[in-house]
Parts: sequence; C-alpha cells; structure tokens
Amino acid sequence: MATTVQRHSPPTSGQEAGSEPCWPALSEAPLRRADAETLAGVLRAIADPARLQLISLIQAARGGEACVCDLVDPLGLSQPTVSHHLKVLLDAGLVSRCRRGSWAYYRLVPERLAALAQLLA
Amino acid sequence: MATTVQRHSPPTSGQEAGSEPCWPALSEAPLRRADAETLAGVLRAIADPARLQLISLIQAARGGEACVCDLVDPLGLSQPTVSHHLKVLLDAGLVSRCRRGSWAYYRLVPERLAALAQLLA
DNA sequence: GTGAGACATCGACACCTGTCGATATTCTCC
DNA sequence: GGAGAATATCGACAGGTGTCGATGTCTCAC
Repeated sequence: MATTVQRHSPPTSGQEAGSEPCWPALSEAPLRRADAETLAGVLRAIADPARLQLISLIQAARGGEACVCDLVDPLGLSQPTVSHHLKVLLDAGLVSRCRRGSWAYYRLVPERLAALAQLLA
Repeated sequence: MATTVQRHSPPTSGQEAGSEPCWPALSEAPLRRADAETLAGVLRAIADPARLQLISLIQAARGGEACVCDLVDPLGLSQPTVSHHLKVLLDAGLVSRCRRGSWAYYRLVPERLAALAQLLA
C-alpha cells in the first residue's frame, strides 16, 4: 500500500474540543435522542473499570501526567490494551496527549470531567 | 415448573442501597480494581442514550414520577425494551419503583445521581 | 545508517448488550 | 371467577467491546 509520507504533526496542544465546555443539561426536560447519543458516548468512555483506573492513575501521577509505560504495570493489562483505552479517553476529550521524544504523556482535561459532573447534578 | 407462591411484597419504599451515599472518590489516588468495577457498573447504567432519556423524562414528569406506559411512546422503543432499561436503572439504584394498582411508577433517586456527580468533580 | 525502545495499529476472538416478539404475571373491575 | 389491561420475563439475534499477540511507526543514541 502506497505509504503516504505523513509527516508528524507538531506536538498537539490537546483539547481540540475545549470550545464546548458543557452538554445539554440532563435536567432540562425532554432530552433529544441526538443529544442523548452524544452524552452517552462520553459517559461510555468512563464507564469502564480499566479507564476509571487510568484516570485515577494519571491524576495521581507526579506532574499530573503519565506515559503509557507507567500505566501498563499498575493496570495489569497488555500495552496494546492500555493504548486502546487511552485512545478511547482521548477521543472522548477526557485526556490530552503530548509526545515528548519517544514517550507519550497523557493528562486529564479537568473541564471536561467537571462538565460531566455538572450535568448529573 | 413448581411455581412458588411468591406473595407480592408491600409497595417497596425503593432505595435499599440508600445507606451508601457515595463511592470511593476518583481523586483519591490509586483506585482499586474492585472499586473501579463497582463504579463502572453504575456509570454503565447511565451510559446509554435510551436510559439518559428515561432519566430526563422521569424528572420532567409531573410529580417527578412516571409509569411505563408514559415512557414507551416518547422513547420510540417497545414496551419490553423500556422495561428492561428501567430494570437496569433500578438495579443500579438510580431510580426507585412503586407499584400502585396495575401501574408501576418510577422516580429518580437524586442522592445517587448527586453522589455520581460529586465523584467526578 | 543501525539497533533498540516506546507507542500505535491490526486482525481475531470471546463475551456482553440492546432490541424485539411471544408469553407469563399481577392487578382491577364486573 | 373471568375478561382485560399494565408490566415483567424469556429466548433469540445482531452488533458492539475488551482483550491479546503480532506487527508497524517513530524517535533517540551510537
């Protein structure tokens, strides 16, 4: 397959989705199906034991960030599986990634978690 | 099959699980696997578009309660499916059920939702 | 450039979950 | 007690998801 060159993009600043701090409030009466799907998508991202542990581990890490190799052992899962879970959290906008050299450092996006919390309150 | 008599219990007051208002905080460092599983179980209950809509509909209903027949049409799902989703919410302790006559009225358990919200904050 | 290490992606598999129609259960009312 | 209505349960099916080993893609050090 013709491998396109695909130059590495500059260290991503993370949160592309930072412009939408909150979702339609759960208390605002008849939640539309489309909104419910969006919300459920984000909630499903944290509704997994491994990913909850990842969030906990990242938050507890010094500097508030952790690389994959720091997370594999505490989770007791294989490296590909941990990468997979981190990607799910990344796609949901709950964590941000920052490559430094060979390492990929992940940190939480607190606004995103706060928005989720506010939604349930 | 020998149908045991199974007399109907008095109208359940709901929240058997009311004695445990909150879970291990997500911010309290290394979340144990067992705790993560418990948490994920509750989160998975609300990480579904149909169930989010159910919560929204019940909250918006007059009196803060709704019976199944009020929920089937707005959701656009079959009655068995709606019953299934309500059971999931019930098992997670997020709603309570109260039978009056042939009708089953569901209402939210706000403390449970608040505890979830606090956990993410 | 070459080798080694960190991470991402792929393909495959088992298991879970949402959905439905059919049916059972439980109540009310005559 | 028998008919009818509201709800719960059952069995089956399709689609989604977590997990792994194997492999690809970068980056750094020499």
